[in-house]
Amino acid sequence: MEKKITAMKSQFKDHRFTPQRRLVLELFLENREQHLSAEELYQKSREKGEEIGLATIYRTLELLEELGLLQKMNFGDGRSRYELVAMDKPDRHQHHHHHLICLECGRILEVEEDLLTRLEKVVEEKHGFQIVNHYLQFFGYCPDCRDTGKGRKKKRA
Amino acid sequence: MEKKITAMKSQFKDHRFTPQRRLVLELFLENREQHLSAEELYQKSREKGEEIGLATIYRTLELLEELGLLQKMNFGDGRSRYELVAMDKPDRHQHHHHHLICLECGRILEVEEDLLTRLEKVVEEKHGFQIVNHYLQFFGYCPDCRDTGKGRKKKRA
DNA sequence: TTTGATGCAAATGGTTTGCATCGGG
DNA sequence: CCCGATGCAAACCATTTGCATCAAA
Repeated sequence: MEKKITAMKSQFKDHRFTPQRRLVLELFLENREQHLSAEELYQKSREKGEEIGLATIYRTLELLEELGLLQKMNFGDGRSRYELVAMDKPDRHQHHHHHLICLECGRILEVEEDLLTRLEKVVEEKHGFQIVNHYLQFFGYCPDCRDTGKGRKKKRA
Repeated sequence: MEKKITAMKSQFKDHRFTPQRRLVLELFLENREQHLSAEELYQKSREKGEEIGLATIYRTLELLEELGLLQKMNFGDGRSRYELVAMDKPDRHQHHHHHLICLECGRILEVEEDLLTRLEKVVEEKHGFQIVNHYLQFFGYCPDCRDTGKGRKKKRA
């Protein structure tokens, strides 16, 4: 992990690499699979016994997104969530992974497929729109829920 | 328009078809191309000289979404926006149209392409996830902006 | 007439900001 | 040392909610 932190630190250019900013990065590295919200980062940091103010977390998230280290997401639960932008996978475009959002249990799965490059090409040619990034969510029922209580309102973990 | 209103009214089942609810529907029909927010609906209604409270607008939007007449969207500008779900185009799945969001001028264009059915199939087979709907946004530069001030911060109309 | 719908104002909750203080480079 | 970063509390702002009143069916 230390290695990744160092790699990310190098992105900081003229911004200071403070313990708080480092802490936020660590939390993301330790919770790769999750999509953390500001509040959750705040909780997790105090669980770790670390000091950081909520306002600082918000400011840090904004910065990290600006630096391209984080991507902001919205899953419709009233708060912004973030995830680490994969720095590994050198070449491969990094914006290509999508979310499967279960309407029953609220779980969020990830897909790596990328049949979207083709669609992007069509859109670029047909509409003259230069695509920089995309954001794709699928709503439906995950393997665990598709058989049981199909339908009904979600619970939102 | 009267015809469409009537068609929509029939969706109301045991919910009352009040003048306020009718008003909101009218506003959407009169602004097909836009993605209206609660506040914008409020503005437009007073411009029309109609009476409706903001709280009522929020409650109406919630209901209309529940009835499947509206779809809630999030374009990252801090407020929810809605658009009419196409009731025409009988058969054709209705969730298949996507947004091109210009990072320069904030304009939102729509695409009708639907090469996503194929991707959906892959996802369903590979992940056992039953897809009900999807939501796709492309970020980039629209024809007007792609040549001029490429890059820089957005202005958000 | 009945019960759901409305409107107002107050409450909520995520996010932002002003400002004095702190500390990374 | 200096200026950007932090923390706290207050401010913001979209959305929600309690409650008395109103009106659609």
